[in-house]
Amino acid sequence: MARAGLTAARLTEAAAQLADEVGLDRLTVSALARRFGVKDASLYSHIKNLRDLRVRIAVLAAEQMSEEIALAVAGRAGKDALIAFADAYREFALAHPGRYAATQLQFDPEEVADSVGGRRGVELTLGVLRAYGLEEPDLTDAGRLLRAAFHGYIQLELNQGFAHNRPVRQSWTRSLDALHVALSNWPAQPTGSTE
Amino acid sequence: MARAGLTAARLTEAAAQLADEVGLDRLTVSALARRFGVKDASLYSHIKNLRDLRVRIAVLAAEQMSEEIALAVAGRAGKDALIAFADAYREFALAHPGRYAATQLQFDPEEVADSVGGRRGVELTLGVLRAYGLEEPDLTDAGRLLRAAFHGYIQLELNQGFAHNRPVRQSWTRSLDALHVALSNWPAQPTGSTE
DNA sequence: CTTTCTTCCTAGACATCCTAGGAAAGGATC
DNA sequence: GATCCTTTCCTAGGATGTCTAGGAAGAAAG
Repeated sequence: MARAGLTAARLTEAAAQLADEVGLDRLTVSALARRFGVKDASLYSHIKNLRDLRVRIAVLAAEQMSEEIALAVAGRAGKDALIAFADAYREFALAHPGRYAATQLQFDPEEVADSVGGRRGVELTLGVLRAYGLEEPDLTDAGRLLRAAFHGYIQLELNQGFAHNRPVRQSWTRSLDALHVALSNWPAQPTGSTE
Repeated sequence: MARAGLTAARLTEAAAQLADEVGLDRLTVSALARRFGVKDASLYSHIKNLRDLRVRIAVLAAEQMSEEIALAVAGRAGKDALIAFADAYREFALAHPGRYAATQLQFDPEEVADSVGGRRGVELTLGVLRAYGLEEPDLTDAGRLLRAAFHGYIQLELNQGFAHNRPVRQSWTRSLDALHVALSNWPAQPTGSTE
């Protein structure tokens, strides 16, 4: 009997592919085993469990995504960088919805301790924002707003959450213009606020 | 044998509760039946299937959420209304994560045709935005940005997606300030753009 | 009381995750 | 080449879940 030649890496890649095709929630160990012509129990030599498989997808996706964003942002600053970042972010998510969904899972910190992807994503965001002259804690606040807006847009777009009367692309572009305005005129700290 | 007195409405309410407690993804028909001291098969007289149950939760949640937002926004305009809207939105989502997650499912249009909650949510958003003097298509674009930003924030906050060094509440407040700036200075249409 | 309707049941098919323990492929070693 | 070892993949099976089919036991209406 010939072997399928399974490894954790190959499984993760195929699982990411499968998740992109059918959705992360419908990625099952059984389906993945089927794709390799193998019994489901066989996969458990390579992955701990379904959860572990998803985390591996997330780590892979974070790396690939931050790589593409880094390429897009390289050599740009200010609004150019913002738009390049946002477009790369959106394009990755739309092209790889399963991988993207995986990046949004809740992780235990140690699960992803050795993941460079997540860390680099944060750094890239901060890089874009520094061009607007922001400093802490505004940097954190603005970063969170950007991440939220990007993520929210993707999520709503993937879930068909937008009515179809106006192309999403156009709203996206205008929203980025608006975010640029917000970043360029970041409101001053409320003085003496203990909040 | 005494009867449990199940109805679709009671099941939906209990399911929403359960989803808030354990997460929408871990809401199962079995668990819901257990909670009523009843066999799982018994529920299928009242609900079509698990999917149907989730949609019912979504409809319920949309109604409750838009109700609370309407109360918060009533009598306010401009930045006051924006902040009231946003805070009510966030508070509902954090207090009812299962219900909130249900509102983010993908629906077939007919599934939720008779739902007032969704429609009212859109109207409330547009109401807030009109105070900024926006008109179509800016109204749509700005509405999408707001929805995305709110949703993204909630999602990231629920998933512990934010590092813990700075309280989310503070970033949220500053981000709303920034969105107010963006809405108040909504960029002019790109002239002659066919995009 | 009897009929009818609804509610809830048992039984069971099927899918999924995952564990335990065994067999067999492929190297490494003698 | 024969033997040992490691890894890969298997069969078997328990646990939990969704959902259908058909039956029995309440409640309500005649």
